[in-house]
Amino acid sequence: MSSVSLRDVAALAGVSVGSVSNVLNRPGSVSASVSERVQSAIDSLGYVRNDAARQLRAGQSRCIGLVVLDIGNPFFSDLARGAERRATEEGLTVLLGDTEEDPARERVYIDLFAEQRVFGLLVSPLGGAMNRLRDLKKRGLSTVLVDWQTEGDRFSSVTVDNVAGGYLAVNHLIENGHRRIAFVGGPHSIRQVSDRFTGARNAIAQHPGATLEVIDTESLTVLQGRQAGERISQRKASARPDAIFAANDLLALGVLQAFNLSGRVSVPNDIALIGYDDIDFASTAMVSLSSVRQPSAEIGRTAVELLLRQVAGGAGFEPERIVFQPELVVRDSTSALR
Amino acid sequence: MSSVSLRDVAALAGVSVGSVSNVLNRPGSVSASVSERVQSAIDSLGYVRNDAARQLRAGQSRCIGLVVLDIGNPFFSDLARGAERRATEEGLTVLLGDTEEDPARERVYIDLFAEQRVFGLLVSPLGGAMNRLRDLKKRGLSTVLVDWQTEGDRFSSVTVDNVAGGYLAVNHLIENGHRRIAFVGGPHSIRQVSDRFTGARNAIAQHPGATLEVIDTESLTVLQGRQAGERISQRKASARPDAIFAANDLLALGVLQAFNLSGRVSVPNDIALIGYDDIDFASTAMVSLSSVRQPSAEIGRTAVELLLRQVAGGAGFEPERIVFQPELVVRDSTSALR
DNA sequence: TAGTAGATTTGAATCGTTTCATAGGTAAGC
DNA sequence: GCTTACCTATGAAACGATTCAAATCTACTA
Repeated sequence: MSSVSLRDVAALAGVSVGSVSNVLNRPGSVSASVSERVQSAIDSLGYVRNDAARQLRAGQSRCIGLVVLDIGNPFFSDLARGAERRATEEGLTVLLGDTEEDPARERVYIDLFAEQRVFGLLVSPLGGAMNRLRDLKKRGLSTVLVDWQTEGDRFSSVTVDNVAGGYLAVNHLIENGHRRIAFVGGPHSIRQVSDRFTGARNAIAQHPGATLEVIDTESLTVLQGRQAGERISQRKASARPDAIFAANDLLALGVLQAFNLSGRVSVPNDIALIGYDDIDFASTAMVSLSSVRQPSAEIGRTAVELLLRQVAGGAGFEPERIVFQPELVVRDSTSALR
Repeated sequence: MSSVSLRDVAALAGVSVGSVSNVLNRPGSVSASVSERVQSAIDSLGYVRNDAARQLRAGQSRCIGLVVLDIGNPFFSDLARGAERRATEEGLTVLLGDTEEDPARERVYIDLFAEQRVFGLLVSPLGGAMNRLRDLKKRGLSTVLVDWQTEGDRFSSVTVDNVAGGYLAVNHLIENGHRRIAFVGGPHSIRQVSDRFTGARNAIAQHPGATLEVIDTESLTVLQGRQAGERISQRKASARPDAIFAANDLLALGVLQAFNLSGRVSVPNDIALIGYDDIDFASTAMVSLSSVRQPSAEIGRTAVELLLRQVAGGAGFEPERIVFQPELVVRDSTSALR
């Protein structure tokens, strides 16, 4: 589009390209008459700055790349919101890439943002991307990990203690008298899933009578939850768990829906149910859903904050690792048996 | 980041920059030995292509800009999903911009994508952006409007007939015996809202006894719905509507939640409730929510499709306007009074 | 051995903006 | 009238990848 360049504007206004650039970038240093003529030339030609050229010269863009696992999950859209707000305060713009938990798509977005020389990268990675991220970081791509922590590396990160969250959830179930507990979630290659599972196991380990069954899902969606729920409700009653910890609220809502449709399982009387993330829709569910709350918008905001510090700090920056604590939210789906 | 350029790679590999570029862009026309040396130079230097330079030369990027009103609304995240899938098939990448219904943010994203010379723009606009979009379109920015239709312009668009949808919803309420109907939604400057409202009025007009009250909201969110619901539940029973049409499901879920918390209003016995969009969470709600379904992913996919045709068609392309028909989904929240 | 077609490789020109050293202009001061 | 200072405007040199006409190399034929 728009083959109108600075040169054309300059020609029409009868000034040099340098002056046009000045009008655009440092209006203070330009006489009123030039500024006026240039402005009207811009308007009449419909000039639109070419960001590629600008960036090529500048070496860096004013965009932040944000790569998330699933933008359909309110946890991530809230997180994105928080990041956008903070970025906007700094005159930066957030560009969103949704990977749908697909390593190939993740790679595409990470490479794209790297090639675009974004201001910085916020990424909620799948495990496979870490090597690439390390490489890019070494080459100078400022990166903040979201919901992923590493030991050996010098990445800044913002996480919620998923192990603690998993513990909170299952401990709550146990305290309510449940013993045959099922963990619904997957794939375990997703860090959030495996950490929450670890937390669940920790809680189980403290209570000799309690057992933990694993019911795998292919992804963290309502649909997968529904399918898991169907499988469970088709079992004979004695073979069902008496409580379920779902790796996130989408799964939990799907499970709940399947139970409801089947008519065979009542929550919380037959099976108690707790999710994770405390998305808005948890409280509006048919049986309001207990969950583990994460400060999603705050996480996004903080990630941008760390990114800003990292960029400002230049070579000598020290990575920061912020860990938020999750919070148990008890609602009807795990209320004491009536 | 990464001050490693093609030139550096070429130097290390002992070939010309042209050859390095060839290795990257037309591997067929390059000897094995060169290819090999270049590859290992790239690896050892950690070369990352500079997209700005590449684009400056190419004149256009392989990204599609998608600007949506609210990425937290599952309607839009599903739509984005559909768009991404289709784009991926063409080797294009979708970059998402979330405006939060804010005209200033919308302007920022539109201008940013224009300056980036994206492959094309998909935008679900607020009314104020249309002039800008017309300008940019004239300069050659391929644009497809999503959920927004215009008369005089030559924009391609993908919409759902919101007037028909509003009619469906309110007609359904009337057929179920309701007469004092309230429309919860706003701001009316959002086209979807005003169209759905128009449809609602059309239905009312056909039934002499029926009335339509307007309850305004500031935006289309669960929170705003909750507040509207609180206002309604605080009225004395005789002053309440007997049915509510909410401009989207988020509002409807908020209203439902407020009613439930107040304990004073039961859905559907005291007040029937219908939403719009049929998001996943409509069917998982405490009272499963009747709604008007839109084929959101299909809309996104089609929008990319039209964009591709538009770009392929070049100057002589004829704009296409695809209009999907909405579909009534009846659930418990509007079931016949018991 | 010279000649030729075909396959590779080269390097300079190009994209559009920003920057910055330099040139040009104007006004005040002596 | 001449100098000095200051303010604006200029235009050429980057930035880094791609392209393409021209140069070089290879292998084969006569």
